[in-house]
Amino acid sequence: MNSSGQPVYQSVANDIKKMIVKGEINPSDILPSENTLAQSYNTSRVTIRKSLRILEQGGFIYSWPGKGYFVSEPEHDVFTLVFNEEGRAHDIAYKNVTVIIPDPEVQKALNFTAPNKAIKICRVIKQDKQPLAFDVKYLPYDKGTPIIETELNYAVFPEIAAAKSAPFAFYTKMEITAELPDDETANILRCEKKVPLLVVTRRFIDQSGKCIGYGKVSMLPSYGPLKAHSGYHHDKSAL
Amino acid sequence: MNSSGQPVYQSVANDIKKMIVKGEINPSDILPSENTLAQSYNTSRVTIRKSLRILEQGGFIYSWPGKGYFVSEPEHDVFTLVFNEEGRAHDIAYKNVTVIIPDPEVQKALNFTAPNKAIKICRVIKQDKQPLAFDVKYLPYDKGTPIIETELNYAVFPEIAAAKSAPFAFYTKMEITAELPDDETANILRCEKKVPLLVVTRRFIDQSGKCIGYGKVSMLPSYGPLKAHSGYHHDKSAL
DNA sequence: AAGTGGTCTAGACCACTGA
DNA sequence: CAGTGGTCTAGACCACTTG
Repeated sequence: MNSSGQPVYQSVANDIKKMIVKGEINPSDILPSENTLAQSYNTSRVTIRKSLRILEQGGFIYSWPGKGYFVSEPEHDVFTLVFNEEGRAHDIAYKNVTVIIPDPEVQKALNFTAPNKAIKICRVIKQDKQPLAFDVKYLPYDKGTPIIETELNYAVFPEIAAAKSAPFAFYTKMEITAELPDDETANILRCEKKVPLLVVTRRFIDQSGKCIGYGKVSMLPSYGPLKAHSGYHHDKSAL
Repeated sequence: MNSSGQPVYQSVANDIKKMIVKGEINPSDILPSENTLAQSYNTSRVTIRKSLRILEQGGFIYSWPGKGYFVSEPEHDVFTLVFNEEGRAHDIAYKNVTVIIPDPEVQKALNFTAPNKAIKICRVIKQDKQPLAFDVKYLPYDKGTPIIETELNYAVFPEIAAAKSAPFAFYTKMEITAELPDDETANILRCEKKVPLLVVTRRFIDQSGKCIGYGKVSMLPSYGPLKAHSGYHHDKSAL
């Protein structure tokens, strides 16, 4: 710890970050060596390395063994987006849960080689009794791992999928499109067929590459936009 | 280094990660202590800490000082999305670059307190001579920092914004919506007014909180979906 | 050969949690 | 009070880059 109550490695990292954010050092500029910094800040090389590691993780610098540390080019095109159905704490009403043989598009998504049964879960997301979004999910129907309907009342997709394997054992691919509603969707969302919907399609994928879940959320304009952010949102305190 | 050619801290991290991904240890389970792990793996505490730091950064575990390390709940609702205009290397044609007083919506986005001039940059993204997307950008017009039109021919938004401040000194907020085209957009994209467009709005925001750029990309269905991914996409080799 | 970052060790002291 | 993680030090050896 130093006088300001924060660890030495943190204040060193903030120091250097400040210079980068203010533009005092710029992409492709080289930083002083670890040993030089250790002397300047009157600390050990290990502590300086910890500071530099923080800046590296943050995307501000990179190291080139044998040469030194350099300021990175900023990445302004990588965004972080948070998406889940409960995000806005709406009322969620189940439409129905059925076991069906899905249409070819869904069969393909679920990697069915032959026509097979799937669990189809339909939900309507509402606010003030107005429908906001329509949510359909499909899971392969395995007799081995039964899913009880009452479980579904509060379960969301990741949790359902997790019940079928370890919770860290899958990842999700998302696609976002703009679409017009089909008859069923227009009917459920009580909207006209010319209303543009924001559609999020998700595939839950196993470590072995198998698709263990497929879902589609169709959102009315009243649902609001999907929000994402990118880049370097620093604490003002640190600057 | 150990026999497998990878650093000790890395193979320890992989070992533990394997157990988490396979579900052998599960969320809220406690890990052995640093000292115990150091003895088990016949290495130092510093090396074990490095392994655990990797798993912590990856979202697999968290530490609770005084108690120990625990397996995290997986986050399956945080997505990473890459978006830039050049993403698919289409032809990009400039429509025009003008200095205008923008309409109120844009003025508000740019935090104009009084009507002020802005640079408006319109572009059409094409493929095989077919328009795919229409791109409008606004930048506050400062006499102090002139922007030469030829620069715009290959500049993208972040670079333009970076010219007005240090490259790391801003972040981006994005909103994704589905909209129907207005007359101008329908005309430029040569589409009917009932075609649903995927619209990405971006605000480039200064460290001081000021909006230094505002842009809107309207994409036809033929542009394809926006793609994002989430979660724990491990190297198969590590498992 | 001198300097760089990458890996690793064997200590030390601290604040905190829990029996 | 013993055990935990958090911080920090002063070394060591390695592979790599540069002159």
